[in-house]
Amino acid sequence: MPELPEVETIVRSLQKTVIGQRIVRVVVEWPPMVQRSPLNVLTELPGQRIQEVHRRGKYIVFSLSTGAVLLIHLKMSGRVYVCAADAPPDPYVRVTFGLEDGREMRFRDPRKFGRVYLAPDASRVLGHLGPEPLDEHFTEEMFLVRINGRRGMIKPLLMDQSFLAGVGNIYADEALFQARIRPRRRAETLSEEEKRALYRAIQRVLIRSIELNGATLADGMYQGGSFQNDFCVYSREGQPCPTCGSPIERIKIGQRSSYFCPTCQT
DNA sequence: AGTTCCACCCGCACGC
DNA sequence: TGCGTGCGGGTGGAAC
Repeated sequence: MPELPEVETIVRSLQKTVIGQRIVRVVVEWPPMVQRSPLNVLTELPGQRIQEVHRRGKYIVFSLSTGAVLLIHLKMSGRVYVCAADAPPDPYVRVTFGLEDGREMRFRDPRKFGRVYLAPDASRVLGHLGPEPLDEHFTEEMFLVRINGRRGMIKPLLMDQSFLAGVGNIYADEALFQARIRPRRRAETLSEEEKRALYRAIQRVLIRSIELNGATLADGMYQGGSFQNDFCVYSREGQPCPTCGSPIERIKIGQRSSYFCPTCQT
């Protein structure tokens, strides 16, 4: 379920429930999910205390008492929740973190695409990520510098995590709609005005979604958000554009669906 | 030489 | 039953 707003929502929840807790037990049901790290999740994680939880791109980052970090990427279908240890068993839980107060933090992931890392420092895993789109230091001018000189289709560029961290399929489509740019447009053909509009659209869309706790999608992996009600184009093939009424079109870019208004977006 | 592009892959659920 | 689809992203190789 994760793009930036959904991960942000989960992180805010975890900040209220697991900070200060010591991890006393780790059970891995799906070993391939635990990526080879310099530190061993099973032997080196128990006993460590969770000091901070934050988000970087689409990763959840737990800062631990030894200075090491526990990193979780939810990929397509992952979810992290905290419950009592005697809560009903969940067949899709792949990794269980037992907490000292008796609760459990569970990593649930039907599709098994998610990943867990334990590393001495976050940069080993996060080093390739581009800037945070909502970081106050990431200004419009910095975005212009970053996009100038790039070529190729704009949508894959927005979803490139080394270009910008946290934007995925939904928010790329919604931001391009707001900026009135077609997803197949090439970055080198964008005017400066379009680039500036795109920067502002990305921020507007992400901020609005975070306000609404992200988006709940039809497949139901993630619940609680309501940004899906604000979708202008995503998942709206054939439905009228909220601006002009034209039917929204769907095309494939890089094996993924892209939605846009053929009238509003050029 | 470094980018960019593109098909394919990874488990699984769901809808038609 | 079978096929298409999917809130991610890495890979390897071809094309620029």
